[in-house]
Amino acid sequence: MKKIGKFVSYTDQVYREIKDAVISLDIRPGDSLQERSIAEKLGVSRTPVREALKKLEFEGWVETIPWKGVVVKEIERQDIFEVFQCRYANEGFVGELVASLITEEHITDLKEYQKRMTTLAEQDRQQFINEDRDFHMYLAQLTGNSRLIQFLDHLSDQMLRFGIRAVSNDSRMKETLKEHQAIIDAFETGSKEKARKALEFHIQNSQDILLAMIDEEDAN
Amino acid sequence: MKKIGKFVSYTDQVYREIKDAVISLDIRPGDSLQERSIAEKLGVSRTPVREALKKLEFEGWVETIPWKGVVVKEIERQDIFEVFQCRYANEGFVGELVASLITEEHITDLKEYQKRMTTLAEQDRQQFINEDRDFHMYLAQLTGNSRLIQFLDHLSDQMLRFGIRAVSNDSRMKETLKEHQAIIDAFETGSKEKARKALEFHIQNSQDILLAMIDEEDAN
DNA sequence: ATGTGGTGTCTGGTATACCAGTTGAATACC
DNA sequence: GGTATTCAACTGGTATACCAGACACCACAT
Repeated sequence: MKKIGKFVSYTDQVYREIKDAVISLDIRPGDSLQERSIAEKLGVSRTPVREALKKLEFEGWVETIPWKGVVVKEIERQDIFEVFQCRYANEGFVGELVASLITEEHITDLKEYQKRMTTLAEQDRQQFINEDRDFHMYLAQLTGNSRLIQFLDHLSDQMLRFGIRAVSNDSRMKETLKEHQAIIDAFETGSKEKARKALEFHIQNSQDILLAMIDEEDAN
Repeated sequence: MKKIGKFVSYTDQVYREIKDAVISLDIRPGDSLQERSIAEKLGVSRTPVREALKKLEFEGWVETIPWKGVVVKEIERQDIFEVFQCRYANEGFVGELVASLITEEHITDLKEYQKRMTTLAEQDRQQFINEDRDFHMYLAQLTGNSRLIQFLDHLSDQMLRFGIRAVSNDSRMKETLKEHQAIIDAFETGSKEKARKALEFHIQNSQDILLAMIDEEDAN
C-alpha cells in the first residue's frame, strides 16, 4: 500500500475495499462494477476509483469489457488448476531453498503456527485459513527473493477467493495439519529433497481435494 | 495491450513507449520521469501518462518517490539473481510439463528457432536475443498455464533490460546454441527429468556468466 | 556571517467536464 | 403486429483545473 507519511490515498482505500469484497465473494463473479456508482457510493470522484479498478485489472481480478463495464472474473476450473500448478512449482522450490538456510528460530516460529492452527481448527475456520496462508508466506519470505514472494503472495490472494471451500471441511483441516507437520519435520532433517517433496505433496493434496469438490458441485 | 476494436488507447501507447525506452536503456536507471513533461512531449494530457506510469510502477520498472517523481529503478545484482532464480524454478518446471505433451510439430518448430538463431549469431545480436526470448516463451506457451506464461513473460522483459550484455559475447552465443540443442534433444527422448535438467542447466549457466560479467564490471 | 522565515515552484492526488463509441428500448413506419 | 430506425442514456477515455505537501532558495533580520 502506498503511503505518504500517514496519508493513505483514496486510490488505495478504494482498492482494498473492492479487493476484499471480491476475495470474500461479497461481490460475486460476473457482477459488474461501474466507476460512477462506486465513486458516488464511497463519496469520492471517479479518478481514485478508476485507478483502483485499473490495479485490480492488472492483477487479474476483474476485466474491462468495452462499453459494458468492469466485470469481476468468473472462477473457472482452469483458474484453480493454474494457481495450484504455479504453487506446486514455486513452493516446492521454496522448500528446497529454505531447507539450506533455515535456522532453529525459524523452525520454532513454524511450530508456533502449527500450534495456533491446531487450536483454530476447532474454533475459527476463517482464521485457520488466514493462518495457513501466513504459514506458507512465512516460508516464502525466508527465500528473500522479492519476485518469488510477490508471485506467491498474488497466488495466495487468489487462493483465498476459492480456498474457503477447500479447507473448510474438518477432515481436510486435520490433513492440512499433518502435512504441515511433515514439512516442519523435513526442515528439521535439513534435507532439501525431503522439504521439496513435503511441500509438493501438500500442495498436490490440496489441489486434488479442491478440484474434486468443484467437480462434485458441478455435477449437481 | 488493451484495444477497443482498432482503437489503441493513449494510455497503452504511452505505456509501450516508456517501457521500450526503459528496457532498451534509452532511459537510464535513476532517471526521473515527470508526468507533466512526458505529457507535453507526447502531446497528450497527464491522465494517460499517469495511468501508464502506474502500470509501470506495478510491474516494478519504476518507483514513485513521494514529492520527488517517478524514478526508473536501478538494476542491482540482487535483481539479476532474483530473476534467474525465478526462471530456474519455473522454466525447469516448464521443461518437465512440456516433455509429457510435446508433439513432433512442436519439436520441428523448436528446430526452426535453432536454425534461425544459428544464422543470427553471426549477424544480428539484438535479433538473436529476441529470438532467444521467443524460444523460451514458446516452451512456456505450450504449458497452457496463463499465470505461468505471464510470470515468465514478465521475467523475460526484465531479462531484456540486462540481458543485452549477457549473450552478447560470441562464446556465450555458441554455448547458448549448444544448450538449446540439448533441450531439444531432451524433449526428443521424452524424458521429463532430462528436459528439466537441460533447462535448469541452461538457466544456471546464463546466470553464472551474467553475474560474473557484472562482478567484473563492478570491480573496475 | 549566520540563522530564519517567507515564497515560488516542484510533485502527485483529486474533482470535474466533455467526448465518442455502444447499446437497447421506445418509436415510427410498413 | 412485426420490423426498421432513431435517439437517449449508458460506458470508459481524455483533458483540464485545482489542491496540499515538500523543498530549495533568497531576502532579511540579527
